[in-house]
Amino acid sequence: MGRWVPGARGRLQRAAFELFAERGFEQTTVAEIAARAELTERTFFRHFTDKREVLFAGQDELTTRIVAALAAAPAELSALDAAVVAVEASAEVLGPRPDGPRARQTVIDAHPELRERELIKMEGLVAAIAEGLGRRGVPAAAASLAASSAVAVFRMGFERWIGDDGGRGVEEHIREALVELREVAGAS
Amino acid sequence: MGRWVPGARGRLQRAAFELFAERGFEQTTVAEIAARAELTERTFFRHFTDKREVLFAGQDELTTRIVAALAAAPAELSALDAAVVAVEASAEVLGPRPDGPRARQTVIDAHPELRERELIKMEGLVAAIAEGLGRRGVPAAAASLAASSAVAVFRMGFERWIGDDGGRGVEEHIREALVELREVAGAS
DNA sequence: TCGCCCGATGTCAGCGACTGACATGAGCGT
DNA sequence: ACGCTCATGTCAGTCGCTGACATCGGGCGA
Repeated sequence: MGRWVPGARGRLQRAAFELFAERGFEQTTVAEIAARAELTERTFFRHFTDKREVLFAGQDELTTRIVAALAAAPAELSALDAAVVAVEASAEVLGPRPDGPRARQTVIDAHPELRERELIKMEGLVAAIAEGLGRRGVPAAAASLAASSAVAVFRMGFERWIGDDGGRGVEEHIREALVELREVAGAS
Repeated sequence: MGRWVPGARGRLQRAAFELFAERGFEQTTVAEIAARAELTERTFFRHFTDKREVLFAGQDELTTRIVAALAAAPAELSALDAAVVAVEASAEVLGPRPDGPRARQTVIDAHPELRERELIKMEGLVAAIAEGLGRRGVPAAAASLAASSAVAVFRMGFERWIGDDGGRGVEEHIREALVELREVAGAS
């Protein structure tokens, strides 16, 4: 399957990541990324629809994993519990150390255009979870709200995780956030 | 204050809206919008940072209104209740009839780039509400989660409102969504 | 009343993201 | 050995967006 030098996509990702870290997202040109990867600008756009998309290549894997975990979750769990358990499975994709994710997030947070892309990916995740809950028999509205809540909880947990040097896992942070959500949404 | 023909900004908005409806967002060029408004492309970009931004001009007013309503909400309300009451104030900006908002939403939903912009506006709203809750003495984490939940509820209410011919107000739909959220997030 | 200044608009040139069309060349099967 | 396929290269062009400078009409002080 590989002609020429294989791994073009990976080289582009690595080159992009390096350059974004070195001189920032806007100051990096797609042509420069391609050059460092010893490829052409045109080839970059054959692998990534967007200049931004190169930073979100792993997102699909995250979603896939979470949806799989949701399908595997015990049937007795409530919609929200199942969704949060699923979201905890992100730990397998994110790994034990927050260093990589933190560096990536630093780049993203510095650029509104990248935050936009991140948000739409998150909404894709919400939709996927809601769909998965639907397959568990949860009504659409409840599924949607549970998915939104689970992702909000995930985001808070993730944020604390990358800001945490204590070496605790994402899952712990996520579970903590869930407790807080329940307090907030508890009886009026 | 007005030299030349006044109301440039408004003319640009109207022209953009018309053209987007006529031939779609991508098929419309900024130069064309400016031409229909009898202005220059350059002038368009002096009024709107973005080609997309022209569709979101009203968003700031919405956020302002909601934040004001939050500040005015009774102090006894829980964080979530206060946030949802605030979000119900969107009715004043949205108006009684969903026709306009529906048309606008149709354009947005058809274009991923516009959905991205919408999402980041929504996150701006979440942040503003969380900040407002902070001023009410709500701890940061709870404020953030309550704001996320309130906006999720708002979105669901809004969605049902524009899909509803029964003439019920946004507020009703929002309140219904809140009830569902409480059921979902209730005891595990 | 005259003339100066300001602020909104116009003009121009240019960069960089992205796309379509076509060319090329290395491996693979036959 | 031949030709097909498919990743990549090449080229030209469109459009979003920006900086620098010009213009011009109205308000305002002298």
